[in-house]
Amino acid sequence: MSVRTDGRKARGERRRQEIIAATLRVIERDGVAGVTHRTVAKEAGIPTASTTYHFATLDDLLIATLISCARDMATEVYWMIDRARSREGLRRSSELSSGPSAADEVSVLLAEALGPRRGRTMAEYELYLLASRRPALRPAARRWLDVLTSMVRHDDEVAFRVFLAGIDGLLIQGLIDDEPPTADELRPVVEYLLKPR
Amino acid sequence: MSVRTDGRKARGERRRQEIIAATLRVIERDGVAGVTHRTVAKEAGIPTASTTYHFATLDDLLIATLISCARDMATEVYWMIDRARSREGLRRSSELSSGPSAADEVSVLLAEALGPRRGRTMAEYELYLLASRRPALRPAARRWLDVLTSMVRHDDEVAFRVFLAGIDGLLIQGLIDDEPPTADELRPVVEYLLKPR
DNA sequence: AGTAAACTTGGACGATAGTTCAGGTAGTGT
DNA sequence: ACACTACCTGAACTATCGTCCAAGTTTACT
Repeated sequence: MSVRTDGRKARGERRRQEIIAATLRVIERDGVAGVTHRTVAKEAGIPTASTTYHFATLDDLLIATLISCARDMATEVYWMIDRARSREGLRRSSELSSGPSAADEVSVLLAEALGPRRGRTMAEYELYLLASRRPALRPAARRWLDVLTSMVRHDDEVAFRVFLAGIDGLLIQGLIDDEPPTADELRPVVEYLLKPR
Repeated sequence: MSVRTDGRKARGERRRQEIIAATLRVIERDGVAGVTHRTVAKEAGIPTASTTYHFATLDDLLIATLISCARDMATEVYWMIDRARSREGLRRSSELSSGPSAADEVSVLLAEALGPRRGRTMAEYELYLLASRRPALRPAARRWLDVLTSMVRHDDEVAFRVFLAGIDGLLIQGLIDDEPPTADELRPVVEYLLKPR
């Protein structure tokens, strides 16, 4: 029974995922303000009523998008960390897990987030900020941080919180630059941020 | 002539300022999404057509609000710094201008921004994020940072950028907490952020 | 006083929004 | 084959949106 039920649900689930993906594209292009049942439906190439069938209200749609977005980012970060660790091998670090090469990697990642992936970064922060206004969205938004916290090995809790805050700040400030900052411009700041006290 | 001309403009200017103030209140309460000509007009207690007369489009209204908001914050920070300096007197600091008492002051300020002034903080970041999407808003948003940079004495450019980014990150992350963090909870992080390398 | 400009405002127009619903289709279980 | 449920969708309803305009009022200057 469970197989059949899953099979039946799969059809609707696929449609749901298409709608969520289309919503994210709309947010990347036009912001949360551009999200309407009609724009999302047009982006997904489906009739308008289909979005209202799967998501009763616009808030439900935004919640689902935020959750999906947070999950994507979590898996992305997971592989990033996994890759970095295997590359460093068993490099012995006397202090934190962060060495100079970590600063390089983070700088490149930030530059990408503010350059080619700028739209996505804006979308994420718009959803993040939306969560501050809708309590229903907050657990999903907090998972953003929780996943990072649980994945990254951090000996010093305070230092790690400072690191996360610094990354957020650099991203937000980078979003209002006319020209996105390069990894080289970012590196000194990131290095200072990672430097242990 | 200039006096009379100013006098004539003063009437419209007052109305303009009322509209901008009402817009900010609306953003604090309902977010940028809640800003319409009608909601702003109702908040200000004036007819709808009055807002369209003084601000041809909604974007003009948001731009003006962002600029006004940035100016308010600049003067506020100016007096905050002035007060802090006069309080510390000529305390000799061997390293940066930031000592332990500075961490106290910043922590309290952050706790206020996330507690009683939470609505205002959300409004500021929504406008800030809006600027990332509308190039016309960016200069005003950048002034936010420029004013701080020009006002605060900073021997170490990189350290100061890290400090600003950290503050931004702490504020944004604090906005999705169900209970706003207290100054005591914030202090360790702020102290670490201010600690010179 | 008279004129021009700035200001104010009630009302209206077309466009678009969220949401609803009746009717149709496609799979599932018996 | 049959009923059942989930899924899908075209069309429509009402509300609200941005914007505009014509007519009235106030103010500044000659």
